[in-house]
Amino acid sequence: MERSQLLRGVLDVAVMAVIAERDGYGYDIQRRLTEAGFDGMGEATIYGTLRRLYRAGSLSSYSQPSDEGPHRRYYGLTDAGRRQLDDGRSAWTEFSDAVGRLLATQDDKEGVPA
Amino acid sequence: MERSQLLRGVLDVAVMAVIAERDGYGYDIQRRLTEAGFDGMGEATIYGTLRRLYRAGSLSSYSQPSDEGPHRRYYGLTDAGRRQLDDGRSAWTEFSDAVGRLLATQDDKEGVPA
DNA sequence: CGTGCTACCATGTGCAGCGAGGTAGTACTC
DNA sequence: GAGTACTACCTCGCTGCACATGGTAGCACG
Repeated sequence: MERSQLLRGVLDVAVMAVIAERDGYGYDIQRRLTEAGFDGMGEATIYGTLRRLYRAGSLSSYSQPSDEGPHRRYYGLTDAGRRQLDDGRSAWTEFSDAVGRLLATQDDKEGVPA
Repeated sequence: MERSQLLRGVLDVAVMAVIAERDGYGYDIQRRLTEAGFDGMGEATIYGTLRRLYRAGSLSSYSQPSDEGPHRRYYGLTDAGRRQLDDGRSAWTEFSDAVGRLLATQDDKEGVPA
Protein backbone atom coordinates (compact mmCIF):
# COMPACT_ATOMS: atom_id res chain seq x y z
CA MET A 1 0.00 0.00 0.00
CA GLU A 2 3.06 2.14 0.42
CA ARG A 3 4.76 0.97 -2.73
CA SER A 4 1.58 1.29 -4.73
CA GLN A 5 1.74 5.03 -4.20
CA LEU A 6 5.41 5.24 -5.06
CA LEU A 7 4.75 3.37 -8.27
CA ARG A 8 2.54 6.12 -9.57
CA GLY A 9 4.19 8.04 -12.33
CA VAL A 10 7.00 5.52 -12.52
CA LEU A 11 5.12 2.48 -13.71
CA ASP A 12 4.78 3.79 -17.24
CA VAL A 13 8.46 4.46 -17.61
CA ALA A 14 9.36 1.20 -15.88
CA VAL A 15 7.24 -0.82 -18.28
CA MET A 16 8.70 1.03 -21.23
CA ALA A 17 12.22 0.44 -19.98
CA VAL A 18 11.59 -3.28 -19.79
CA ILE A 19 10.10 -3.30 -23.26
CA ALA A 20 12.97 -1.22 -24.63
CA GLU A 21 15.28 -4.04 -23.69
CA ARG A 22 13.16 -6.62 -25.45
CA ASP A 23 9.58 -6.83 -26.74
CA GLY A 24 7.30 -8.51 -24.25
CA TYR A 25 3.77 -9.56 -23.40
CA GLY A 26 1.82 -8.88 -20.22
CA TYR A 27 2.53 -12.01 -18.29
CA ASP A 28 6.21 -11.83 -19.20
CA ILE A 29 6.59 -8.15 -18.39
CA GLN A 30 5.16 -8.75 -14.95
CA ARG A 31 7.78 -11.40 -14.30
CA ARG A 32 10.59 -9.24 -15.56
CA LEU A 33 9.50 -6.36 -13.36
CA THR A 34 9.31 -8.70 -10.40
CA GLU A 35 12.88 -9.76 -11.07
CA ALA A 36 13.87 -6.11 -11.29
CA GLY A 37 12.64 -5.55 -7.76
CA PHE A 38 9.04 -4.51 -8.29
CA ASP A 39 7.31 -7.47 -6.75
CA GLY A 40 3.71 -7.95 -5.78
CA MET A 41 2.14 -6.16 -8.69
CA GLY A 42 -1.20 -7.51 -9.78
CA GLU A 43 -1.96 -8.42 -13.36
CA ALA A 44 -4.54 -5.69 -13.63
CA THR A 45 -1.84 -3.13 -12.99
CA ILE A 46 0.30 -4.40 -15.85
CA TYR A 47 -2.46 -4.94 -18.37
CA GLY A 48 -4.00 -1.61 -17.51
CA THR A 49 -0.70 0.16 -18.03
CA LEU A 50 -0.06 -1.62 -21.32
CA ARG A 51 -3.46 -0.74 -22.65
CA ARG A 52 -3.10 2.86 -21.57
CA LEU A 53 0.31 3.21 -23.18
CA TYR A 54 -0.93 1.51 -26.33
CA ARG A 55 -3.90 3.83 -26.61
CA ALA A 56 -1.55 6.78 -26.10
CA GLY A 57 0.50 5.63 -29.07
CA SER A 58 3.62 4.77 -27.06
CA LEU A 59 3.42 1.08 -27.82
CA SER A 60 2.78 -1.04 -30.87
CA SER A 61 1.40 -4.53 -30.56
CA TYR A 62 1.18 -7.81 -32.40
CA SER A 63 -0.29 -11.18 -31.55
CA GLN A 64 1.59 -14.45 -31.67
CA PRO A 65 0.60 -18.06 -30.93
CA SER A 66 2.43 -19.97 -28.25
CA ASP A 67 3.20 -23.66 -27.74
CA GLU A 68 2.72 -23.42 -24.02
CA GLY A 69 -0.69 -21.81 -23.79
CA PRO A 70 -2.97 -19.23 -25.32
CA HIS A 71 -1.79 -16.61 -27.81
CA ARG A 72 0.48 -13.86 -26.62
CA ARG A 73 0.00 -10.18 -27.28
CA TYR A 74 3.46 -8.70 -27.65
CA TYR A 75 4.20 -5.02 -27.17
CA GLY A 76 7.05 -2.96 -28.57
CA LEU A 77 8.05 0.68 -28.34
CA THR A 78 7.02 3.13 -31.01
CA ASP A 79 9.20 6.14 -31.82
CA ALA A 80 6.92 8.24 -29.64
CA GLY A 81 7.32 5.70 -26.86
CA ARG A 82 11.08 5.84 -27.12
CA ARG A 83 11.00 9.61 -26.88
CA GLN A 84 8.63 9.36 -23.94
CA LEU A 85 10.98 6.95 -22.23
CA ASP A 86 13.87 9.38 -22.60
CA ASP A 87 11.77 12.19 -21.20
CA GLY A 88 10.73 9.94 -18.34
CA ARG A 89 14.33 9.09 -17.59
CA SER A 90 15.37 12.71 -17.20
CA ALA A 91 12.21 13.60 -15.30
CA TRP A 92 12.94 10.76 -12.92
CA THR A 93 16.56 11.79 -12.45
CA GLU A 94 15.62 15.35 -11.68
CA PHE A 95 12.85 14.33 -9.34
CA SER A 96 14.77 11.68 -7.45
CA ASP A 97 17.68 14.06 -7.02
CA ALA A 98 15.36 16.60 -5.41
CA VAL A 99 13.90 13.98 -3.10
CA GLY A 100 17.33 12.63 -2.27
CA ARG A 101 18.62 16.06 -1.32
CA LEU A 102 15.57 16.74 0.80
CA LEU A 103 15.72 13.45 2.67
CA ALA A 104 19.44 13.87 3.26
CA THR A 105 18.93 17.00 5.37
CA GLN A 106 19.47 16.14 8.97
CA ASP A 107 16.84 16.77 11.60
CA ASP A 108 18.61 19.29 13.82
CA LYS A 109 15.84 20.02 16.21
CA GLU A 110 14.43 17.75 18.76
CA GLY A 111 13.11 20.13 21.39
CA VAL A 112 10.46 22.69 20.43
CA PRO A 113 11.68 26.31 20.47
CA ALA A 114 8.58 28.06 21.71
CA MET B 1 0.24 16.37 -14.45
CA GLU B 2 3.32 14.23 -14.76
CA ARG B 3 4.87 15.39 -11.51
CA SER B 4 1.60 15.03 -9.69
CA GLN B 5 1.84 11.27 -10.11
CA LEU B 6 5.47 11.14 -9.10
CA LEU B 7 4.64 13.01 -5.93
CA ARG B 8 2.36 10.24 -4.72
CA GLY B 9 3.86 8.39 -1.85
CA VAL B 10 6.67 10.91 -1.61
CA LEU B 11 4.79 14.02 -0.56
CA ASP B 12 4.15 12.68 2.92
CA VAL B 13 7.78 11.97 3.56
CA ALA B 14 8.87 15.21 1.88
CA VAL B 15 6.62 17.26 4.12
CA MET B 16 7.81 15.39 7.16
CA ALA B 17 11.44 15.93 6.18
CA VAL B 18 10.88 19.67 5.94
CA ILE B 19 9.14 19.71 9.30
CA ALA B 20 11.88 17.61 10.86
CA GLU B 21 14.30 20.39 10.08
CA ARG B 22 12.08 22.99 11.69
CA ASP B 23 8.43 23.28 12.71
CA GLY B 24 6.35 24.96 10.06
CA TYR B 25 2.92 26.05 8.95
CA GLY B 26 1.20 25.39 5.63
CA TYR B 27 2.11 28.53 3.77
CA ASP B 28 5.70 28.27 4.94
CA ILE B 29 6.06 24.59 4.16
CA GLN B 30 4.89 25.21 0.64
CA ARG B 31 7.59 27.83 0.17
CA ARG B 32 10.27 25.62 1.64
CA LEU B 33 9.29 22.75 -0.63
CA THR B 34 9.33 25.08 -3.61
CA GLU B 35 12.87 26.11 -2.69
CA ALA B 36 13.78 22.45 -2.39
CA GLY B 37 12.79 21.86 -6.01
CA PHE B 38 9.13 20.90 -5.72
CA ASP B 39 7.57 23.88 -7.39
CA GLY B 40 4.06 24.44 -8.61
CA MET B 41 2.26 22.66 -5.81
CA GLY B 42 -1.12 24.11 -4.96
CA GLU B 43 -2.11 25.01 -1.44
CA ALA B 44 -4.76 22.31 -1.37
CA THR B 45 -2.04 19.72 -1.81
CA ILE B 46 -0.10 20.93 1.20
CA TYR B 47 -3.03 21.52 3.51
CA GLY B 48 -4.56 18.19 2.55
CA THR B 49 -1.33 16.39 3.30
CA LEU B 50 -0.88 18.16 6.63
CA ARG B 51 -4.38 17.31 7.72
CA ARG B 52 -3.98 13.70 6.67
CA LEU B 53 -0.70 13.33 8.53
CA TYR B 54 -2.14 15.05 11.57
CA ARG B 55 -5.16 12.77 11.62
CA ALA B 56 -2.82 9.79 11.30
CA GLY B 57 -0.96 10.92 14.41
CA SER B 58 2.30 11.72 12.63
CA LEU B 59 2.10 15.41 13.36
CA SER B 60 1.26 17.57 16.36
CA SER B 61 -0.04 21.08 15.94
CA TYR B 62 -0.35 24.39 17.76
CA SER B 63 -1.70 27.76 16.78
CA GLN B 64 0.23 31.00 17.04
CA PRO B 65 -0.63 34.63 16.22
CA SER B 66 1.46 36.49 13.70
CA ASP B 67 2.34 40.16 13.25
CA GLU B 68 2.14 39.91 9.50
CA GLY B 69 -1.27 38.39 9.01
CA PRO B 70 -3.71 35.85 10.34
CA HIS B 71 -2.80 33.25 12.93
CA ARG B 72 -0.50 30.42 11.92
CA ARG B 73 -1.12 26.76 12.54
CA TYR B 74 2.28 25.21 13.18
CA TYR B 75 3.01 21.52 12.76
CA GLY B 76 5.72 19.43 14.36
CA LEU B 77 6.68 15.77 14.20
CA THR B 78 5.43 13.34 16.80
CA ASP B 79 7.50 10.30 17.75
CA ALA B 80 5.35 8.23 15.43
CA GLY B 81 6.00 10.75 12.69
CA ARG B 82 9.72 10.58 13.23
CA ARG B 83 9.61 6.81 12.97
CA GLN B 84 7.46 7.07 9.87
CA LEU B 85 9.95 9.48 8.35
CA ASP B 86 12.77 7.02 8.93
CA ASP B 87 10.74 4.21 7.37
CA GLY B 88 9.94 6.47 4.44
CA ARG B 89 13.59 7.28 3.96
CA SER B 90 14.63 3.66 3.64
CA ALA B 91 11.60 2.78 1.53
CA TRP B 92 12.51 5.61 -0.80
CA THR B 93 16.13 4.56 -1.03
CA GLU B 94 15.23 0.99 -1.86
CA PHE B 95 12.63 2.04 -4.37
CA SER B 96 14.69 4.67 -6.13
CA ASP B 97 17.60 2.26 -6.39
CA ALA B 98 15.38 -0.26 -8.14
CA VAL B 99 14.09 2.38 -10.53
CA GLY B 100 17.59 3.69 -11.13
CA ARG B 101 18.89 0.24 -12.01
CA LEU B 102 15.97 -0.41 -14.33
CA LEU B 103 16.30 2.88 -16.17
CA ALA B 104 20.03 2.42 -16.49
CA THR B 105 19.66 -0.71 -18.61
CA GLN B 106 20.50 0.19 -22.15
CA ASP B 107 18.11 -0.36 -24.98
CA ASP B 108 20.11 -2.90 -26.95
CA LYS B 109 17.76 -3.26 -29.81
CA GLU B 110 18.03 -0.13 -31.83
CA GLY B 111 20.87 -0.64 -34.20
CA VAL B 112 19.40 -3.99 -35.10
CA PRO B 113 19.60 -4.12 -38.87
CA ALA B 114 16.42 -4.74 -40.74
C1' DC C 1 -12.02 -34.65 -15.99
C1' DG C 2 -9.90 -32.20 -12.28
C1' DT C 3 -5.85 -29.50 -11.21
C1' DG C 4 -2.50 -26.23 -12.52
C1' DC C 5 0.06 -23.27 -15.35
C1' DT C 6 -0.03 -19.85 -19.03
C1' DA C 7 -2.27 -15.84 -20.88
C1' DC C 8 -5.71 -12.55 -21.59
C1' DC C 9 -9.58 -9.16 -20.40
C1' DA C 10 -13.40 -6.12 -17.91
C1' DT C 11 -15.50 -3.89 -13.89
C1' DG C 12 -15.56 -1.43 -9.60
C1' DT C 13 -13.29 0.90 -5.61
C1' DG C 14 -10.36 3.95 -2.97
C1' DC C 15 -6.93 7.21 -2.47
C1' DA C 16 -4.65 11.44 -3.16
C1' DG C 17 -2.96 15.57 -5.84
C1' DC C 18 -4.97 19.50 -7.47
C1' DG C 19 -8.14 23.25 -9.39
C1' DA C 20 -11.33 26.49 -7.97
C1' DG C 21 -13.40 29.29 -4.82
C1' DG C 22 -14.19 31.33 -0.23
C1' DT C 23 -12.92 33.86 4.38
C1' DA C 24 -9.85 36.86 7.26
C1' DG C 25 -6.04 39.59 9.16
C1' DT C 26 -2.43 43.20 8.19
C1' DA C 27 -0.71 47.15 5.54
C1' DC C 28 -0.01 50.42 2.11
C1' DT C 29 -1.77 53.95 -1.02
C1' DC C 30 -4.88 57.33 -3.17
C1' DG D 1 -12.56 54.37 3.46
C1' DA D 2 -12.15 51.96 -0.84
C1' DG D 3 -9.05 49.37 -3.37
C1' DT D 4 -5.07 46.33 -3.86
C1' DA D 5 -1.91 43.02 -2.26
C1' DC D 6 0.21 39.81 0.68
C1' DT D 7 -0.30 36.39 4.28
C1' DA D 8 -2.76 32.37 5.94
C1' DC D 9 -6.34 29.18 6.37
C1' DC D 10 -10.18 26.09 4.76
C1' DT D 11 -13.70 23.19 1.73
C1' DC D 12 -15.58 20.78 -2.34
C1' DG D 13 -15.38 18.22 -6.39
C1' DC D 14 -12.79 16.19 -10.21
C1' DT D 15 -9.70 12.94 -12.09
C1' DG D 16 -6.10 9.38 -12.85
C1' DC D 17 -4.52 5.28 -11.65
C1' DA D 18 -2.97 1.08 -8.83
C1' DC D 19 -5.33 -2.76 -7.37
C1' DA D 20 -8.84 -6.42 -6.04
C1' DT D 21 -11.89 -9.40 -7.97
C1' DG D 22 -13.64 -12.43 -11.15
C1' DG D 23 -14.15 -14.42 -15.64
C1' DT D 24 -12.51 -16.92 -20.22
C1' DA D 25 -9.49 -19.95 -22.68
C1' DG D 26 -5.48 -22.97 -24.35
C1' DC D 27 -2.23 -26.64 -23.04
C1' DA D 28 -0.65 -30.74 -20.22
C1' DC D 29 -0.53 -34.40 -16.97
C1' DG D 30 -2.49 -37.86 -13.97
